[in-house]
Amino acid sequence: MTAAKPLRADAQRNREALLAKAREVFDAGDFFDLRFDDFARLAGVGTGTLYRHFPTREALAEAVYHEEVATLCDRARQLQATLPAEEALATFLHGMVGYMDAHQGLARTLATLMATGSGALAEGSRALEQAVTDLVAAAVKDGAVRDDVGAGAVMMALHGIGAAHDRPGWRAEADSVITLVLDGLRRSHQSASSASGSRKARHPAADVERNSGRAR
Amino acid sequence: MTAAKPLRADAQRNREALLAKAREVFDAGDFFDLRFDDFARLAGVGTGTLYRHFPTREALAEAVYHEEVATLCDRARQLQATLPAEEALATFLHGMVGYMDAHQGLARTLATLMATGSGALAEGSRALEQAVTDLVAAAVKDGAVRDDVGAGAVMMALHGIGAAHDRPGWRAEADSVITLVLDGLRRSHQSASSASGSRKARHPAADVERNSGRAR
DNA sequence: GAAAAATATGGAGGTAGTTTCCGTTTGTCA
DNA sequence: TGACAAACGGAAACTACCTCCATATTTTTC
Repeated sequence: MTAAKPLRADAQRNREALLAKAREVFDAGDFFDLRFDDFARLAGVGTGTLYRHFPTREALAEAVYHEEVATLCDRARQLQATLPAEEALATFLHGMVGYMDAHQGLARTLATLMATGSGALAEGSRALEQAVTDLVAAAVKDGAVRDDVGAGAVMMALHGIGAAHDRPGWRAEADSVITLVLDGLRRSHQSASSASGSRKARHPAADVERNSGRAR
Repeated sequence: MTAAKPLRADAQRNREALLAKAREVFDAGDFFDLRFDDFARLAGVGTGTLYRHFPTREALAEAVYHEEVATLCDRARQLQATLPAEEALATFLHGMVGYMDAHQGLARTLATLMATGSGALAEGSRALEQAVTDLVAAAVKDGAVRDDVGAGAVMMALHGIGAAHDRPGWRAEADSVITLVLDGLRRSHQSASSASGSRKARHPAADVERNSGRAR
């Protein structure tokens, strides 16, 4: 699945140069403020070369994203092998917040890309989600965590945290979200979540009708 | 603050036409797939007219967004006046999910706009956040909800839900997130959240270092 | 109710970012 | 070392965005 074509020496070199510059800009958060052409200029290659290696902005982003995700997944596996399931999950999630905090530009860029719906990050995201799924599954198996809430919900929360990077008290709020998720996740009181059935929305008036009196 | 200038009759008409078409496209989720010029064409006005009324894409979006937010805020106030605080909060949050479910294109569009960092939706977002803040504050005052987690965390979770609109099991997962947040929010077991201090990240290795062995 | 003044219109054309295309250069293999 | 393939780079075509102003419409004035 990895690199099927030998790729010529200079091509390899140019590709690296492009990636290096991209990562730099990516991390600085300037990814979208820059003309796509200029990546070429900055990396010291021609426009054509840039386009041959990375047909679109997203393709370039994807390549950078890949490495980051790999790092995070490794960490997840490592935690899972080292700590009790529940603790591993907690540590990983808080670690994610720390990671985003340390790489805000990157978080910003990724959030934008996701929202743009490019779909280029799909593979990487899937890998990350798998890691979270494993962590949650282990915790469920331990009986430390409820079994009626999938990892998808956790992913959504993480997504929200990443997307809101520019809020004033970001770090504190982000940690709060994780706290809420973890506390909510801990199997303890089935009774408390009385009305909040998780499957069907059987809440009174769960639907808000759009009612502004506009001529159509 | 509202409309200081009388605005000529035909201008008013064109403005409405533009808004109507925009809302339509907005809701269908095609907002970004369309050349900005074409809004004019579609609404039956000239390019210049479009630009005079709405200098940017974001300005147009903002105008549409405004109404939607107003609807939601009204609903929040109404719930708060009708139900016990905790229930009002729960109902509102589940209602938000229902709303997004019923207006997916809109949710998608908004998520994209937020991520793009346009800032045009700032005012509307602030209004919505205020509504949530009020709901949470009331619940805290009732003693039904912990006081060490601000409304900002809830906003982040909502943000995540909106941003992830395109996931396969969206509705179920979205409801799960709300469930987690609500359960996590309910004041009950201070002991359970042992290691998850919400302010300072004093988690072991909360920072993940970027380590891939790449030449730089 | 007609002329003057103010306001708004629409689309042709300028501007800028993106992408393709192809003659030239560089690397690889025998 | 020669021949072939792979890759380069930047000029030029394309596309979307936005401005500008001669013309048209509405409102005000007398």
